[in-house]
This record gives sequence, C-alpha cells and structure tokens, in this order.
Amino acid sequence: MAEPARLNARELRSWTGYHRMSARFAACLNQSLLKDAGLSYADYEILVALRECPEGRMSAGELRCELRWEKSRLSHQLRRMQERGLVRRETNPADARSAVVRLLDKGRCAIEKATPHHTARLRADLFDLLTEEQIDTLADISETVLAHLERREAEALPDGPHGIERIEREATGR
Amino acid sequence: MAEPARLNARELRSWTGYHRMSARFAACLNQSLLKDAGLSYADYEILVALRECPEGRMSAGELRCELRWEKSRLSHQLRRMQERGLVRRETNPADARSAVVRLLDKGRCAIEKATPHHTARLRADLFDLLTEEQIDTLADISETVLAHLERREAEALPDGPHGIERIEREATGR
DNA sequence: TAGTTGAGGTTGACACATCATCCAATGGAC
DNA sequence: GTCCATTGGATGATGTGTCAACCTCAACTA
Repeated sequence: MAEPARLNARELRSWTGYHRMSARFAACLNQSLLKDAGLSYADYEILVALRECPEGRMSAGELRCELRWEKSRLSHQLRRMQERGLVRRETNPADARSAVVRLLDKGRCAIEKATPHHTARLRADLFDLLTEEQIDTLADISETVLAHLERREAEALPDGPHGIERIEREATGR
Repeated sequence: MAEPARLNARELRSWTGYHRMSARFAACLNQSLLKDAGLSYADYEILVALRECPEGRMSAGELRCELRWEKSRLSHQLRRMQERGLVRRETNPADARSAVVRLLDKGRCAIEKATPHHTARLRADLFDLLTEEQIDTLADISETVLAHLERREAEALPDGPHGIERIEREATGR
C-alpha cells in the first residue's frame, strides 16, 4: 500500500474520538447498571438472552453463539452468576457433554429491574443526542466493520495452524 | 419522558451493531498488538504518550490527564510495565509526592516496532472500509457523546458524595 | 470393538480495571 | 510555628477477560 505511515487529520480525529468515546461509554453503562441493579454488563447480556427463551432455559452453546463469546469466558461468567444465585447450570439429557443454563427467579427479578434503566440510559446518553441519519450511519459503519472482521477471521482460520497441521500430516504420510 | 420503554428498530439495529463491533474491534486490535509487538493496548497508549515527550519523560499526573485514566489504573499498569523493563518511575525533585515516568530503551524499541503495524491495521480494518463522510460522522457522533458524558459527570460531582460530606460536616459543626 | 478425532465445557494462570483504603508530602489557615 | 484538608500516588481485594491445557463424551473409522 502506498498510503502514508501516519493517520491523516481526519482519520486521527475520528479514531481518537471513537476510542475515547467507546471506552467512556462502556464504563458509564457498566456503572449505571451496577448502581441500578447490581449487575455488570456481562451479567446483563446473559440475562437478556435467557429472558427471551421459553422457560428461561437455553443451551450453553446457543448462548455462546448468540453473544459471540469465547467458551471459557462464558464458563467463568456462568460460574460467578451461579454463585450469586442468578442462574443455574443443568445437565442436558440429550447430550451429556453440553449443558443447559436456567434463569432463576433472582436473575429474572434482576433483569426486569435493570432493563428500563438501561434503555433510558441508552436514550439519554446516545440516541437523544443524535439525528436519525447519524444513528443509521453508526449502524452502517458497525455492520461494515463487523462483516469485514468476520470475513477476515473466517479466512484466517483454514490457513492458520489448523491448516498447517493438516498439510504436515499429509506430507509425512501419517 | 414519553418515549416508549423499548428501543425502536432503528435504535436497536444501531446499538447491537455498535456494541458488537466495538467489542470485536477492540479485541482484534489488542490481539494484533500482542502478536506483532508483545504489547497490550494499555501498554501501547502509555508508550505512545511517552514517545511524544522530550527525552521520553513525563510526569505521572500529565500521563493520567492525557489518557483520562484513574490513578490506580495507571499505578498498576506502570508497575507491570516497570517489571517488564519498558519504563521506569523516578522521583520528582520538584515535588516529592509526584513521580516522573521515563521511557526505557526496551519500551522505545517496542513502540517503534508496534506503531506501523497498528496504523496499518486501523486502515485495513476501519478507514479503508468507510467513506470520508462516514469517517467524519463517526467523529461527530463520538465528540457529541463524549461532550455529553463529560458534562454530565462534571455536574454530578459537586452534588455527589463530596458535596454531601461537606454539608454534613457543616451541620454537625465539625 | 478399539483407537482417533473433535466438540462442549472446566480450570488455572495471568493481565487488566475498579474500588476502597492507606500513606506521604504539600500548602495554607490559624 | 502547628493543624489540617488536599493532592499524588501505592496497595490489596475483587470482578472481568484471554489463553493454554485438560477432561469427557460422541461420532467416526479401521
């Protein structure tokens, strides 16, 4: 690429602004949620997903897929939430490897208390400040970048260590 | 406010998109930085700030102000970086309370190695995907939200715990 | 049927961020 | 001078996120 090594003024303004805003906004949301309902944003995401399910039950795999989380992150998070009595892990009779997560009363109570505050905060600190065009542009940008990252990672995987292992195995005739 | 409790379709698309993108993008940047130069993004920010200074020296207070970090966060981060030989804390002869952070050779080497990769990644994964209008809109949105959050927090402080303590002290005559 | 592979999940180690608390030096107020 | 609130910073506890290693079960294959 023939592009200059440093960001230009437009890019720099956009990046520093975005970077500071996203960090601050996430911290702000987390704090509000903690104050209003004693939940972290990670807790909130789990509970929202579970609330949308019939009987508040969802397989851990679905949950991971829905939230795009790493499996170890989900495992740690569920352990902590289970210790606090928000959810419970149950064994899946259909497949002994997988697990089912159940929303407990305490968790349902917490999420119902938290949601209105959270929505109000999203409005007050984000959407009420923006025009409809800006809101749409933010969505467009996010989807563009997200699609790009997912495409890149999907391409990287087959050529990554996995692919190399396969090739080596074939080359040595194992 | 008479607004509905739930987000509308436009807001929901924007929020879920933004939220997923920002999490993923940050993770991606962190990973690249770690792979390319063995630095976390937190390390990177510190080192960038120090590199811009004459002789790579900066007071801890300035650093905190520049990065908008909490003091304990900076303290922990500097300790870890000092243990790895990237920076060194020195006492300030002018004020024995404060400290001066010095960029060591190993740190300078790391940041010089990391920067081109980081810039290239910002281009490839963000700016090359967007129009100039989108880049500007992202900056506008970020600055609007950031200004709002800073205004809100500045207003909250004088009426917060600090103010209450002062009033209580005065009321009890202490 | 025994061995292999892969998927689902857990665990431990470590880096990171926040909070509350503590300590030392400073700069006034008296 | 002596208090004393403030400031700059360090520390320990706790919650969070990632990575690597591991275990179990299921499915496939020789």
